[in-house]
Amino acid sequence: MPTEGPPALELAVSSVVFALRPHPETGELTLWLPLVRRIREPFEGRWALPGGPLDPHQDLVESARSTLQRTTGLTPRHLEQLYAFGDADRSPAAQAQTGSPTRVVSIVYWALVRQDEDAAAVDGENVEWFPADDIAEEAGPLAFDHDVILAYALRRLRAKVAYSPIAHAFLPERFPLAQLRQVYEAILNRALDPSNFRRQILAQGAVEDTGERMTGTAHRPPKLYRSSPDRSRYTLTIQEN
Amino acid sequence: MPTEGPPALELAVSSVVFALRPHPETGELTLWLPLVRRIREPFEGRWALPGGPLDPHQDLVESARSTLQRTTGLTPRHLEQLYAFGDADRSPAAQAQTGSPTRVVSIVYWALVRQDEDAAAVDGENVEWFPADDIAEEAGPLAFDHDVILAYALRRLRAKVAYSPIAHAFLPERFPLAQLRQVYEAILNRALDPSNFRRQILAQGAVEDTGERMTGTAHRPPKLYRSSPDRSRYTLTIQEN
DNA sequence: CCAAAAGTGTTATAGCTACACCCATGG
DNA sequence: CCATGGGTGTAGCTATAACACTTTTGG
Repeated sequence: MPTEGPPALELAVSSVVFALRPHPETGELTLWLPLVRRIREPFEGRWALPGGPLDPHQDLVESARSTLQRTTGLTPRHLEQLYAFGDADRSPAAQAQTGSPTRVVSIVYWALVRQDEDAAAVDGENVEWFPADDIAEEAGPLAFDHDVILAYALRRLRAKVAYSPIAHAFLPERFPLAQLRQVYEAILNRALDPSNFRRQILAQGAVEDTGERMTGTAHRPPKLYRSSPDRSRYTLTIQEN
Repeated sequence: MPTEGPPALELAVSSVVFALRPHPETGELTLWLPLVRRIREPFEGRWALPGGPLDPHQDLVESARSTLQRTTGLTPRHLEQLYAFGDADRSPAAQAQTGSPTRVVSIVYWALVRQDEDAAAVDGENVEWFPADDIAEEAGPLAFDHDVILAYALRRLRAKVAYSPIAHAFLPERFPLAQLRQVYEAILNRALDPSNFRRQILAQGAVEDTGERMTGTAHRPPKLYRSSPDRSRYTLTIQEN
């Protein structure tokens, strides 16, 4: 039975962490993210985005960073604020379960994990990674409104890739262009023409030739590029089909 | 002298409200926004964005809406979350002045006021509107980090105009294309070619012909358009000069 | 030498810029 | 009938989509 009076106001910071890994079935590169199993009410046993209450001494982004370090062992370079979710009725189950009405405002960040950083990922006790597009089947409905948050994050990522060089954030310092194309293909879930992709990226000045080549590949060794600094806004025309 | 222990955590909602009005000197249409003069410490006497503490029973957007209604008399249709500002050292002056360390996290919305809504604007006791680009000279440094927030809001507005039909939010139900162009020109601070602008907008399907014409103008009466529904993403190529 | 990926060239098309030009109205 | 803003047409240019083609490696 809920008590009257002003509900407690809590501020939490959560993160949607995207990494690129091969899909277990198709083998295609695809988006994965880590979820944390809740070990108490509300939503005990359900999967949730990694996060926690805001330490009043910490910056928002620091809070996201330390939670990620704790849960996944990762410290992603790319960490960006996504949205603040804070409707008054956001967590009705919380009220039902605890009996005390608690108003939770979550500030959500999204992180992009570089392929070379991803090697450091360790799965904690109640932490597991899932392919982003299989969450519904494999991780059931998520806790709180995290399904909505995840859908929003995916939509933003797919939109932003067209007018910002964020895709580069998935790659190490130096990389062949084919890998950058694979990142785009994984995010957009669509094949891109290799030759036209190359031309567009080079025309944007989004990357610089390092002069080096990747060794040890089958077939012709590709040139290695590095992403250009300060190129904060560009346009990629994404073909419709 | 600051006390030790966990600082209090406060959650505030503020808004950057943009309306288009003629510039007092040049007469050109330009961006204006309302500021509120602070009547107590910290930053007493300085201008600040309209806002206030979050009522735990209210949704975030409702909080923004009711503050705007109270201060400006407006209820803008377009109200969108901008960013959450919440660094731990965001309001150092607050700590110095009050002696008690208070951590304030502000969730900032931005609003776009339709020209026909703008008529309802009333200036309150400590509320005044300023041309956005003259804030620095006319309203001194703003309270808290509101200068930073305002600069961010302006940057976002100018960028977003290129890939989203938000400019329409400044106009009433039906409008001639020349007015839409003037909105773009005011936001971007740059003249656009009328004939090419028309073609681009029509090619995007961003507007529909209503079949009506505006009456009572000098010269040829322009067609009236209405903005198309569900056209959430489009591309305008903005000429460089 | 063959397969496969890296990388270049080419053609048709679409969209954009710049600007000439016609249209319709109030004065 | 003129000035002015509304609106259309068009030539030159640039970028893109589609795909043929050459290069370079490992096996």
